[in-house]
Amino acid sequence: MKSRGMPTIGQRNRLQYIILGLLNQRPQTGYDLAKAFENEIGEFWQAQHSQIYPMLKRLEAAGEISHEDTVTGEKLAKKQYTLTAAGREKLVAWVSQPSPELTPSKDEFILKLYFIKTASDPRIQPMLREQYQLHQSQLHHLQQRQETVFPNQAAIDQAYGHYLILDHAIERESHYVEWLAQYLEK
Amino acid sequence: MKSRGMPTIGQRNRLQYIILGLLNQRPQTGYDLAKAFENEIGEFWQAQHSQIYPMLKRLEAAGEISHEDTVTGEKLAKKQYTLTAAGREKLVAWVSQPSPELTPSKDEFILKLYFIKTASDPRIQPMLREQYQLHQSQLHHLQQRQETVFPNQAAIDQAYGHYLILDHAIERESHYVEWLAQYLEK
DNA sequence: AGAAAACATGTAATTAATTACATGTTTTAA
DNA sequence: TTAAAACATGTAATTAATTACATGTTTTCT
Repeated sequence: MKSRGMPTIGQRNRLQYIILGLLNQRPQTGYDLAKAFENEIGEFWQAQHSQIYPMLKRLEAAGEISHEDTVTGEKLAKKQYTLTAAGREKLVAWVSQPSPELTPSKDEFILKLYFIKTASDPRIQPMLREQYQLHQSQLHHLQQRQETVFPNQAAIDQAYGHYLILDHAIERESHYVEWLAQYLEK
Repeated sequence: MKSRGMPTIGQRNRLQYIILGLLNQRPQTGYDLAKAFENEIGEFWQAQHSQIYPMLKRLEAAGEISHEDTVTGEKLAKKQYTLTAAGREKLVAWVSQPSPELTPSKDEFILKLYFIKTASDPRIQPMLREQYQLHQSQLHHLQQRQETVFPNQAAIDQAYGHYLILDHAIERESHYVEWLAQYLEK
């Protein structure tokens, strides 16, 4: 007697919790969730719709979410998903659990630098310039979003988590840009 | 006429290039490579030995690396892998290519914060403290490694890429810790 | 009026990655 | 001397993630 359909223990699969968290904010469709992974939380988690729709079915089968069919216009069918009590419990349990693992991250550009052995290699400066532009424009984009989404304190108080995540993303990009600038020759 | 055994175009699979890069530094065994993913480059890429050994076979079949059998002690068999000319070419081509994609990253802790709606939620401070300790100790660890691996300028010049990667990791952790401290109540 | 972009939902196929299984040797420290 | 840790190499099974396939509606812009 071993498996019961559910993974043994030591679960990974954070996607399910993130979806529960998003649905806890308000009922949403799979499409809406996919947009969230492109926008507000895209800096810290990614998922395609092809991963989201099956997960919604799985969560519904597990009784953690439920859906209501609605129609937009003449016949465009939508499924609005909502958390059940069980889903809300599971979400709270996840958030309350410690997160003692350092998140592994991957950075192809930094690795390319790693494989360049000498400081005088002529490839270094163009590479740094390319990344500088890339991260600089990403930083601008994030800063603009912050200005439009959080123009005042009231907006911050209403979506504190969203504010934190954007602030963290901006700080991260900002320091990445500074690090690049440090090695860029004027 | 479509597939030729190789992925159509727009290849991902960076692992192969990273292995080529590591082998370009010096001939190494699969075990050595696995250690590198735990240590010097572990901050920016991860791979298990179960991913590495099959990839070594694949690269050898493609004629990009070759191996030499050696024996340690009485009978412990090792395979020292080396880059071929084709492998070195492929590595250079990869490094020289632009890296115009922002690396997607994942951070479970930041997402948990995102799902906490109000600044007064009692769970925030303990969570921040936990992460502060985690990242603080990681920062110390990296700083110590920098001191031992790069005690002087000569050491830096001999492994400039390694120095850059460690420096970047330290800066990243350092700013993460600062960001956490900013929201920590004294 | 027509075209393009955005909305909306799914499945299939493939690839990447992790975890578990499996085995044996050599070195180091108690 | 003996046990543990580190060295060394592989495969199998599972899960996660991406890319491609597949279809249709509504809204917005020209």
